[in-house]
Amino acid sequence: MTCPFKPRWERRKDARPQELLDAALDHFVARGFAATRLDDVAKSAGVSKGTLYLYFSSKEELLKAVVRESIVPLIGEAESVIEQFAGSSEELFRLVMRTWWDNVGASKLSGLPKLMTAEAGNFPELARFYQEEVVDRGERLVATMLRRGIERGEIIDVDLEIAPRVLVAPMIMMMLWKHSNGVCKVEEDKLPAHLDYYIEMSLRGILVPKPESADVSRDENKDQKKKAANCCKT
Amino acid sequence: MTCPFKPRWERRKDARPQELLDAALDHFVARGFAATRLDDVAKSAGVSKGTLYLYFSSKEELLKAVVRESIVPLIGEAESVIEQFAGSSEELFRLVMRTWWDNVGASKLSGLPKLMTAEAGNFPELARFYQEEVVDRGERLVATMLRRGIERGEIIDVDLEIAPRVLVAPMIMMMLWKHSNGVCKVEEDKLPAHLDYYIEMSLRGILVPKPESADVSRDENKDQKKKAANCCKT
Amino acid sequence: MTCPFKPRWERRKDARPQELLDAALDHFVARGFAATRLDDVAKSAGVSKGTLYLYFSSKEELLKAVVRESIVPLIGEAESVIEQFAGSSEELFRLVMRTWWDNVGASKLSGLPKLMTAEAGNFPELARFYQEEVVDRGERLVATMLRRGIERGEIIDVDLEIAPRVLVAPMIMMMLWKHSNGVCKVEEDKLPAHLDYYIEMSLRGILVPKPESADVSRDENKDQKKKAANCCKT
Amino acid sequence: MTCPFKPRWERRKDARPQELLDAALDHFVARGFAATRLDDVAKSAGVSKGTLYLYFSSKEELLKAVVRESIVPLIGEAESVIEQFAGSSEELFRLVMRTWWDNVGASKLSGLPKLMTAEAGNFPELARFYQEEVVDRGERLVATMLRRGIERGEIIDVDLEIAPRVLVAPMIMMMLWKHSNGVCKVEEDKLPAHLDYYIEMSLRGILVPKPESADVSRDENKDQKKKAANCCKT
DNA sequence: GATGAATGAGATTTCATTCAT
DNA sequence: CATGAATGAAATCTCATTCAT
Repeated sequence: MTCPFKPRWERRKDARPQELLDAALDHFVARGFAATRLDDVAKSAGVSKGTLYLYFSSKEELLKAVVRESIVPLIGEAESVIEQFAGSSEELFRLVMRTWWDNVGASKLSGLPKLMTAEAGNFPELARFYQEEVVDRGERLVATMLRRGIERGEIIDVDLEIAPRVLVAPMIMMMLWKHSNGVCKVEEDKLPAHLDYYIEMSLRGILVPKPESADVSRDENKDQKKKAANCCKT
Repeated sequence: MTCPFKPRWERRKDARPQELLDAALDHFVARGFAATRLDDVAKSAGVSKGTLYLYFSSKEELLKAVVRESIVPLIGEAESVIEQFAGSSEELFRLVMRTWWDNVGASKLSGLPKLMTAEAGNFPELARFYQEEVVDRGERLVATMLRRGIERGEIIDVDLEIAPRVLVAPMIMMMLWKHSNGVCKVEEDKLPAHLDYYIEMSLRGILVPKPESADVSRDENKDQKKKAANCCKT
Repeated sequence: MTCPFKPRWERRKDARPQELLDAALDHFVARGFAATRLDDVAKSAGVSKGTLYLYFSSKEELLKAVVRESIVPLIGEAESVIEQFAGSSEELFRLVMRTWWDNVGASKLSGLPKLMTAEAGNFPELARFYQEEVVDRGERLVATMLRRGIERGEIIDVDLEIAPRVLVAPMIMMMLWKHSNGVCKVEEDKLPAHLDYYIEMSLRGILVPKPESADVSRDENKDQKKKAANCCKT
Repeated sequence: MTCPFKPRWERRKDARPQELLDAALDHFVARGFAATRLDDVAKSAGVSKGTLYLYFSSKEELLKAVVRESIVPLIGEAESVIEQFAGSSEELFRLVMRTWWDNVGASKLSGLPKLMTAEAGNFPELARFYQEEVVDRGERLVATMLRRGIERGEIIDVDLEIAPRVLVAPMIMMMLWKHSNGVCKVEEDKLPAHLDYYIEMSLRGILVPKPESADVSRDENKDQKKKAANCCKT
C-alpha cells in the first residue's frame, strides 16, 4: 500500500479490442506504417494514446497484430468451399472468386495487400508470415482448384505454380485500386463490373474450349500442355 | 599537370540531380517515403545531406521529382510502337507487352507502381499527376490496341474501359512482386516465365477463336509453341 | 498519505503556459528571436524541449503568445487612471508616468519594446498587432491626457499626434536601456533618477508657464531644481 | 608550382569594399544578426558568398566591421561644431541636433542604434566598443554643450550625467522608428516635424526662462507656439 | 581574386514511448 | 484500467564556412 510497493499492471489483456485493430488497419492502409501516428489511431478508436500500450507493446507489435488478426478469417472459408464443391470447374471458379471478393475485397480487409506491399521491405519477418499464411495458402487453394479442373478435363493443362499467381493478380489489383486514392481511381460501383469481366476473361484463358469436335479438342489440349511445360522449364 | 590528390568532389553539377534521383528512387521504393531518411539517400549518392537541398527544396519535392523524372521515358516508346505496327493483333500484343517489360519492368522504374501505390494517399496531388501521365495514358494505349484488334476482327468485343485495366493488372503485379520482398516472393529468374504465361493466357482471353479446321489449328499451335519457347530464353 | 518520492513533474497543466511564456520572454529579450534556442527556453522553464510543443505549435507561435499575453495587463490600468483623475494636469502626468514605470518599466514587461523593436521587421503581422494594441493605445492615452490639459488651460497647444510620441520616447528608451547590456549601460539604481528628471523636464516642455511674476517664476524654478535633485537621491 | 606547394591567399584586403559593409548594414538592421543570411548580403552586394570571406573572416567579424566603420564619421563632426560655435545655447542646440539628424538620422547610419539595441546582449565586446566610441562620446558632447549653456546662464542647472541621456532619447527613438517597420510606424515625411517639435520642447525643458516681463514672456511664448505649430504643418 | 558546390554542425519539429495519477 | 502530460531520440532543414577551380 505504501509507495515503493505499488502494484504494477503488466498484464496484457488477451481480448484485444477489435476496435483498436480496426482503427489501426484503417490508418496503416491509408497512410502507411511510418506516416501513421498512434495519436490518430487512438483517437479513431476513441481511447487515449496510453491505452494502446495496454494492449500492444509497440507500434510494430500493433502492425503485426493487425495483420495476424486480419487474416485468420481470410483463407479458411475459401478452402472449405473447394473441398465440398461438386459441380463444374467453371462454376467453382466463379463461386470462389465471388466469395473471395464478397468476404475480402468488399470489406476493409481489402486493405491488407496494399499494406503488405508497402511495408514488406521494412518488416521482413512480418512479410514472411504474411506470405506463408496468406499468399502461399491462397496460391495453393487456386492450384487445388486448377488441378481438380485439369483432372476432370475441364481446365487446360496449366503450370500449377505460375497460373495461380497470374490468375489472382487482377483480383489483388482490384483491392489495391480500392485503396490507392487517385492512382487508377476506379469508381467503387464499377468494381463489380471489373470482377465480372475479370472472371469471364480468366475462364476463357483456362477452360478447355467447348466440345466442337471432341477429338480435336483433346489433341489441341495435349499440345498446349506440352507447350506450357516447355515454357516453365526455362 | 593535374593535381595528384583526388579532389573531394569530382562529379559535375549537371550529373548530380540524376544520381540523387536514382538513389532516392531506390530508397523510396524499398522503404516508403516516410521511412526513408535523407541521410541514407545522400549517402547512397555519395554526397552529404546538405547537398540534397541544393537540388531539391524538401523531401516532398524530391519525391515529386523522382516520379516526374521517372515517367518521361515510360510511355512514349510503347505509344509509337502501336502507331507504326502493321501486323496482327496477337503479334502486336506480344510485342507491346514484352517491350514494356524490357523497358520498364526489368529496370528500376518497375519500382514506381509500388511507390505510388504506397504513397498515393499521402500525396494526392502527386497521385493525380501520376494517374494522368502514366496510368491514364497506359490504359488509353491498351484500349487503342484493343480497338484496332476489334476492328480487324481479331479481338472479341471487350469493354474498352474495363478490359485494359484487367489485362494490365498482372503486368503491374509482376512489378510489385519484384519490389515486395517476401510478399509473394517470385524469384527474379522466374518472372520471364510468368510473363510468357500471362501473355498467352491473356491472348486466349481476348482473341477471337480461330474458326479454321483442326489441321490449321495445330499448325498455328505449333508456331505459338516455338515462339513461346524462344521467348523464355530471353 | 502521499507518496514520499517527488514525482518527476509536479506542476499543473494550467501553470505551465505562463512559466513557458516567462522563460521565453526572458530569452527572446536577451538574445532576440533567431538566436534564442528552444532548448534553452525549455531548460529555463524546467521542462523538456518537446513539452514546449504541447503548448505552442512553433517557435513563432511562442513569440506571438509572449507578446499577446504580455500586453493584456499593460495598458488598461493607465487608461482607467486618466478617466478617474480629477486633479491638475501636472499631477496627472506625474501619476501616469510613475504608474506606468512601476507596472511596466520596473517589471520584466519592460523587455517588450526591445523585443518588438528588434523583431518587427521579421514578423510584420505581429508588429501590426503590437502597434495597434500597445503603441496606438498608448499614444491615444497620452493624447487624451494632453487634450484634457489643453482644455483646462494647463498645457500648451501641442500637436496631439506628434507630442505624445516625443513625450513618451524617453520612457521607452529607459526600458530599452534596461535590456541593452552595455549599450548606454545605465545602472539599474539610477533609473529612478532618470525617471524623475524626465518627468520634470517634460513638464517644463508642455506646461503653460505659471502666469506669476518673473521673480516667483525663478523661485519656482529653483524649487523644482531642488526637487529633482532630491529625487535623484532616491 | 606543384600541388602541395600551392600558394594560398591568406591576406585580407585592407580596403574593405564599402559595398559589402553597406549591404551588411542593411540586412543586419532589417532582420537582426542571427536572421541575416550571408547569402543575401552577398547577393545584395553583387558578389558571391565566398567573396565575403576574402574580406571578413566570419559573420561576427563582418558585424564588428559594420559597426566600427559606421561610427567613424558619426561623432567627429558634431564635436567640432560645438568647439567652434560662438552663438547662444539655443542656437547651438538647434544646430547640433539638426546636423546630427541630417548626417546620421537621415542616412542609413540611423540603423545603428536599432542594430546595437538588438545585438548588444549577444556581443558584449562589440557593445562595449559601441558604448565607449559612440554612446559615451555622444553623451559627453551633449554634456559639454549643456555645461557651456549653464556657465553662460542660458541653461538651467541640470544633472550633467542624466540630462544628456534624457535629452537624446527622442532623437534615438526617431532613428529606431525609422527601422521598426510597423511598430510606431511614423511616416518618413513626418519625421522632420517630429524633429522640430522635439527640439522646441526640449529647449523649453532646459532653457532658463527669459528674464523679461510677464507680458513679453507670454508673447515669446506665443511665438514659440506658432513656430511649433508651423513646424508641424511641414 | 573570385566563385559556388559541398559540407556538417546545429536548430526546429515530430512522435513513439513512459509513467504518475 | 485508463489517462495524457512529459520525455528525448531522431528526423528534416538551414546556413556559416571551406576549398578546388
